[in-house]
Amino acid sequence: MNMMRAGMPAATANDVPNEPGEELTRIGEMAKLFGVTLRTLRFYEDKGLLKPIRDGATRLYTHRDKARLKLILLGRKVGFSLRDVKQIMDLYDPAGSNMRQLKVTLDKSEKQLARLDRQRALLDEAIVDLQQLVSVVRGKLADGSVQNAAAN
Amino acid sequence: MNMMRAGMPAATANDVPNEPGEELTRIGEMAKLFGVTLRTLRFYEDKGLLKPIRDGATRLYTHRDKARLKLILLGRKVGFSLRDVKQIMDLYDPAGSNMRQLKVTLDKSEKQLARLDRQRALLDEAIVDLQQLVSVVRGKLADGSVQNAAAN
DNA sequence: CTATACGCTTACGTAAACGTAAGTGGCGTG
DNA sequence: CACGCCACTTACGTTTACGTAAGCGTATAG
Repeated sequence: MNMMRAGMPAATANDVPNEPGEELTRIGEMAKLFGVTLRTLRFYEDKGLLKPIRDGATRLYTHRDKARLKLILLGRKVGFSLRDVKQIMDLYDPAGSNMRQLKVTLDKSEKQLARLDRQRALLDEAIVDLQQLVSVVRGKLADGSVQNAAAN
Repeated sequence: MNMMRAGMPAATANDVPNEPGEELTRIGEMAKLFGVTLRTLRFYEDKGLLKPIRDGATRLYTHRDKARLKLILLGRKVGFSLRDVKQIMDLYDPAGSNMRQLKVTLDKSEKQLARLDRQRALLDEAIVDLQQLVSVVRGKLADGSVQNAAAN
């Protein structure tokens, strides 16, 4: 049952002008492919990060959208805000060498890298502190389980 | 100028019943001592984490409040939410061995430690990815500065 | 008396990234 | 035709930890 729904991406009867060889992907497929929710994809679009074409109201994601989404997800992974990602993407120019984009990317990346390093330092500190706390608490628990209401 | 304001904690004429030897600290002092803002102290109070005594409307922090604040800040440092910190503090019983509190603390700490470990793994991954990105971008920049509009 | 400094309260604003509810529509199937 | 599934839109809700503004009282220095 229900066998003509998955796997066959947009081979149905639509008359959207489409370049040959372009595989259009619908939102459900996209979500599965990239492990995000539909909400997320619509949200990214709302934020101007994605601009899928439409078949009526239905979103159809092109190869480019997939590339963009990959970048978005990479950006998020390394801790960029969506705003940063957008700013970088907006600088993309199909013509030209994109020097500006590259420079901005490099700048943001280096700053973010510095932030991440600081974060890691803090994180390591936190871990040490917590481990210490754990051992202290374990000690107290060991005491208390035998002896009750000792020092105040 | 302005010499009777700092350093001498609450030796002014107030008739608040006070245990001998207790040093009362006002909010400004507290903020400086712990490196937090007044807003933060009031916020913590609002959340039930601190309960300074009052001289009229003025907050006076006791030794205990300082101890509690230390705990709060430690908790925050290791990534506990204020809610967690409160939950733990609320379990404190001046009498008794506080077994319950200790158990909860231990439990939360271990879970948090696990979270931090995961975070560190992700963070390290992110750092590697970013470093890679940086080098790639540097490469492209080096190209582009000589050769313009190459591959699309 | 007046200018500061310090403190108080109430309450809306902020940031990020979606979650979730509510109501609607198109398409293919039994 | 009713059903289920997929998709759409609008829009308010969530979370955390405060920031910040507005307006007002109190105490001290000059």
